[in-house]
Order: sequence, then structure tokens, then C-alpha cells
Amino acid sequence: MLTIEVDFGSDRPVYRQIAEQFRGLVARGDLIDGEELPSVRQLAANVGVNLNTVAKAYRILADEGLVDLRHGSRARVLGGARARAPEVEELERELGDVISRLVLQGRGREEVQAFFETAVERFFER
Amino acid sequence: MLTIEVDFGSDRPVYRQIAEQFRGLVARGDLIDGEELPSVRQLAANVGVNLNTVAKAYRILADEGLVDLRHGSRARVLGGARARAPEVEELERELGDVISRLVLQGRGREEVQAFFETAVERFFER
DNA sequence: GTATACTGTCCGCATACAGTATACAATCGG
DNA sequence: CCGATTGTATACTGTATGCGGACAGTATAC
Repeated sequence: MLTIEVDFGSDRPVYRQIAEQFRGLVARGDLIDGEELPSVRQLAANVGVNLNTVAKAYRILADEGLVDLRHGSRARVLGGARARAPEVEELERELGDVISRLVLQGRGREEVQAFFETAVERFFER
Repeated sequence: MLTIEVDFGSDRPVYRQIAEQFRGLVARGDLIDGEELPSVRQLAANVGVNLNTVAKAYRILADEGLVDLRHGSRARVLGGARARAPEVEELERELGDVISRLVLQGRGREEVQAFFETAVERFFER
């Protein structure tokens, strides 16, 4: 069974948290082309939110081209090509902020590098 | 003069964008202990927002221990120690999402690593 | 000392967003 | 065809974002 977890204390909206987690699952190949996502009601009950909150997450994924949404049928993972080059700048900015926070925690350049390498490690090795 | 730029089209609230930029300036040492920040009105007029929006950004920085806010005096940068270890998990999650997005753009492990190294480079070498 | 111009703060309002409840519409399986 | 299951649309509540104006502390000139 698919484990999606939500932190209600977070300032990040629930529907984005859900979308992020599915994005991660697709990115690392845990969900492959054609695979069905849980129904919005199923997952909503599981997570403890309203079905529309899950639906909103699915729509984000659909907009990104990660899943195929069809009214009446279950959402399916799309293995096809995606891109979104314009978001590169956004990622750079986001990374910059992460670096700032790490530095303000007292970490030096080496430690920041190590932190990043560990993150990449965790993502790919599993 | 200090350059703070805001993207009104972004989905990220303006006051957070402002806080992030100051956080970056402090992290890389462009703003040092004791230095004064622009007044909320000055910066607000400069950026094109209401003074309260800037004030909210300053309060975030104050909560993080980066600036000293005193009613009637200008906000000053605090060079002292900060930490916030609990936010490490948040950073890890955020990094994980960045990796997912890069991978979904078709980048492999090496390319993700390179992207990160470039970001670190940009931060420290300047 | 005190008038005055500066500083950040508080309060109320308008609008947009997050999340819910409920009804609707499309698809699937008998 | 019909019921169950799926995603969708609408109406509603609470919260967050951002603005405007009034308030309160601080600094400086006199």
C-alpha cells in the first residue's frame, strides 16, 4: 500500500504536500506508467482530509503531465515525457534559500556540499 | 544601495520573498552585525508594496533571530548565534522535492549533482 | 525639556486561498 | 440498463495576504 503522509502543522498546504509526494514517487520510479492512483475518496479517508483536497493535488499532477485524469476513471500515472524548463530559475532560487538556511545554522561550504550529496544519495540509492 | 526585488506573479507571498532575500544577504555576509536595514516605509516605497508587508518580513527575520527589532529605532542585523535544528528535516524534504523536479526534467544523478554544485558555487564565490 | 520628524506596531477592511460539505456527471462492471 | 465507483463543480467557512490609517516608541534639533 501507498503511504502518503501529511503534516497538518506545516504552513505548506495539504494538497501541495500530497502532490509533492506523488511527484517524488513518480520521479524515483516507484510509480510507473499506467499505474492507478488511489481514488480521491480512498486517499482522502486515509489521510484524513476532504476528497476535494486530494482532487486538487491530482489536478496539479495532471497539469504537470504526470498523471492522466479522466472523469469516472481512476487517475493513472503517465510515463511519457515532461519538461518545464522555465521552472529552472525557480529551483535555483529555492536552492539558494536552502543554502542560506544551512549557512545560518553554522555550516560551511563543505558541510553544505555534504548535505546535498547525502540528499542525492538518499534519493537515488533505494 | 540595497537591492530587493519582488516577483508579484509568484505564488510565494511578497513578505516571504523579502525575508528570504535578507536572509540570503545575511547568510553571505553582505549584511553584517549592527548594520541597519532600510525603514519599512523606505523599502515599501522602493519595492512598491505597503509598509506592513515589509514589517511582516522584518518580523519573520526577528523571529529567526537575524535582526533586532525595536519600536522607534531602525531594524538592525544581529550577527550573533542562531540555530533552528528542527528545521533540518524541512530542508531535507525541500531538497528532495527539488531533486524530484530535476529528475522529471530528464536529468540524471550526475546532472543533479552538477546543478547543486553550481548553486553552491554561486553562493560562496562572490 | 519639548517639539517634531522619524521609526516600528496595531487595528480594521477587502480580497484571495485552503479546506469542507454536498450535489452532480462520467465511467465501469454486473 | 442499473448500481456502484470514479472525478468534477458549486456553495460555504475559516485563514492568510496585503492595504490604509491611526497609534506608540525613539531620536534629534532647538
